[in-house]
Amino acid sequence: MRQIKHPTIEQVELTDIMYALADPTRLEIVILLAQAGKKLTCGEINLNRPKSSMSHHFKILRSAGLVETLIEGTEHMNSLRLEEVESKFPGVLSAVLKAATKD
Amino acid sequence: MRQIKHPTIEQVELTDIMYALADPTRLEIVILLAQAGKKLTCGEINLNRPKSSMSHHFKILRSAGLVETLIEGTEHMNSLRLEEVESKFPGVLSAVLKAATKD
DNA sequence: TCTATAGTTCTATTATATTCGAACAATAGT
DNA sequence: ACTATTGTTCGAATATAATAGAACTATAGA
Repeated sequence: MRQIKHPTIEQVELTDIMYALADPTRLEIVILLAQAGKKLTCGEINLNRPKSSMSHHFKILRSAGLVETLIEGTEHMNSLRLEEVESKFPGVLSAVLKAATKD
Repeated sequence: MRQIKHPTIEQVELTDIMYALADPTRLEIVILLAQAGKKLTCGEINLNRPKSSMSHHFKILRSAGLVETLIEGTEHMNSLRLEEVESKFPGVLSAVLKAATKD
């Protein structure tokens, strides 16, 4: 069961995170993962876009260090790397999540 | 003395701010303004780039609601809209600034 | 082995951003 | 009025990103 490679938290740059969160679709994915508080498959995050588009956004979220994807069978289980990101960039992701969900 | 138009803080979107801060040059400008703690002219923010490039980045920072530019004579005095941005998106900009300057 | 499912990768298209020289605009000083 | 200074705007080249259909991969189950 080959797994996807992720960057270590040390390798993650702040501007990567900013860039990843600057796209409304990706911010929405991050919000849904945060609100779910558990692993979600790509299919459970339905934003009415083709699979290839969603896959593209997940790839960017992964390379930014925001999302971890574990392969379980045919499904890809996604979760937010909240604690890790918070420990490297304290307050950044949590403040963005609060700001994005406060309405 | 005609002044530049800025968005009100209500008009500013979170993704605009994320987008503006995702560019290393613009993040650097924001950091310099924060560290200066006072108004700086474009010329004082020397990142070794042509005027037209810097002007472009300032325009994006302004439209994102991050920077206010007041024209005084031939100079354009720039300042961070830190308090306003903090009040609309608490913790976001301050956390980014801390994360970006902590090394 | 055949089929269905879940996502990725490939490829091309289109859209958006960055960069920067050159021309321009506004002001200040002489 | 002329000149220098400061920064913007224009325009064009280049680079990067978003979108999505089609082909592909990997696993699970019958």
